[in-house]
Amino acid sequence: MIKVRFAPSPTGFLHIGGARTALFNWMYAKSVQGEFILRIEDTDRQRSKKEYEEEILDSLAWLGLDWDELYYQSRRFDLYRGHAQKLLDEGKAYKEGEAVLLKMIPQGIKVYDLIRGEISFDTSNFVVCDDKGEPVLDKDGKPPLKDEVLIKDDGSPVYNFCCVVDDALMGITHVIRGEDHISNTPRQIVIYQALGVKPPKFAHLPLIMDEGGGRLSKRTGAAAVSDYRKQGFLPEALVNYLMLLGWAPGDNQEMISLAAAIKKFSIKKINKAAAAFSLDKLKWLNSQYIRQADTERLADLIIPFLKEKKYIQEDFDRQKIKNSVDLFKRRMDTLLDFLQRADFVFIDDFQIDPQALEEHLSKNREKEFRLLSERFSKAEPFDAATTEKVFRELVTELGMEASELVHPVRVALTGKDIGPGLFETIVLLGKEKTIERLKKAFKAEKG
RNA sequence: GACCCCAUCGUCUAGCCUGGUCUAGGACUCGAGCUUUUCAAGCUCGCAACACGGGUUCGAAUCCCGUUGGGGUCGCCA
Repeated sequence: MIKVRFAPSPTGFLHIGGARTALFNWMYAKSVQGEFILRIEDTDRQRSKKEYEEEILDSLAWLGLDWDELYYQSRRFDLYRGHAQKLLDEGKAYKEGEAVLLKMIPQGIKVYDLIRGEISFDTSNFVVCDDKGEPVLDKDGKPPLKDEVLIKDDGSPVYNFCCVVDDALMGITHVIRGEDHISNTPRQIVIYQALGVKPPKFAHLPLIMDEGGGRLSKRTGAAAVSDYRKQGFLPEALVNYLMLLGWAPGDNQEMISLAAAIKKFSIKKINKAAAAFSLDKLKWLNSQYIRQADTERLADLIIPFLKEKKYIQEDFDRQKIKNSVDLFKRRMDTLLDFLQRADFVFIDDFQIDPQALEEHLSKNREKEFRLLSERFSKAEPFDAATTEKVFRELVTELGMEASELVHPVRVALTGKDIGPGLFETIVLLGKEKTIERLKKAFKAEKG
């Protein structure tokens, strides 16, 4: 049975890079009917926070990455200490104060990485260094090898030790993690040797860089999964985007579901080079998923945003929201876009774009607007076909081009010169609101 | 600095393992056009890459070496 794990440390939110690591682990597990284990690495009691832990679990669940088992390292300290004691008893480790250290001996270590192939190290290079990274020389003028700390002075176990003990005890067969862990690998292998356990297979994923090619950080944009959620991204879009960073389903396919992806997934096909995160492409994928999403679901996702913005209260009209969503579905990159573009559906005191005002409402349209209001008030039924017919008849009577009136009316009704078809918009607003806004517009013009 | 990893359009990538079918394919972005009441969508077209230098070979994006560039690690953090 193949067993993999994702082992986040709850010292921060689930990062986009962490999410991708979790995703690849999950996809690999599913692709071979293996198990995906979640292990919270909270050995640093100072920095680990319950809120981060909850956020990580939450984000993973939101992305659809479910786990088979959940462990907390903070509850396994006795286990780690027990294994340290065993190494002590066997004479493989030694004590220094309360700390337990493993003696590092010079040796070449070869790791066969599933993504990169063979990587070799020489523990002779693992020497004691000062703050500047310069080797510290002993009396003979040689830098001594740095022994591996297993248990700290305060009795708490060190990451590399916990990691190895857990991976061994949990029967992890494949360690799939970020490239930043490559240099931990030989040290961990030394611990496996001491423990007398065969190391698992390793696969080191390339890192995700920011758009400029630098390190992905909060400064260069949202880096936490929960931020993307708040910004109106759909989980399937984020997951799809993340899997495309370093892997491709083949056949020039861009959009792919998790279910379809696990059928095509293979560790061997993962790229070696780091990938830069592109918000543009994520947005494009998101717009594609929004477009094909079920309107009911989109409405459910948008309602909290509308409430937060105070655009709707508890007694909202769900049908109206669904109608608006249908109209804007093809015009959104993120759910947040809806709030801006469809604001006029929910509020009367929407901002009028100054440029649109200047361009389309600077001429006096009082006569046209009044006539249109009168015709609209008699229009029955008040649907797109009828309102368009009424509108076009009036325009013809007045000897105008349709566009001469279309744009001013749109600006009067929505405050914008862009948006869905005018007649669909009019129907969405309803007869009463349409007429009210037309009247308000020419009154405003007078004043 | 030492050690390790990496290198195809601006970005994500296909191709590389198993050299020829690659005048290097797709996607995002950008530009043009069509369509159109605006925007978006859609459709069509376009710009744009094998980092460099040596080998190996009849032949290299594909294999080898070097250079350059980028990244990672160097904590009794994880």
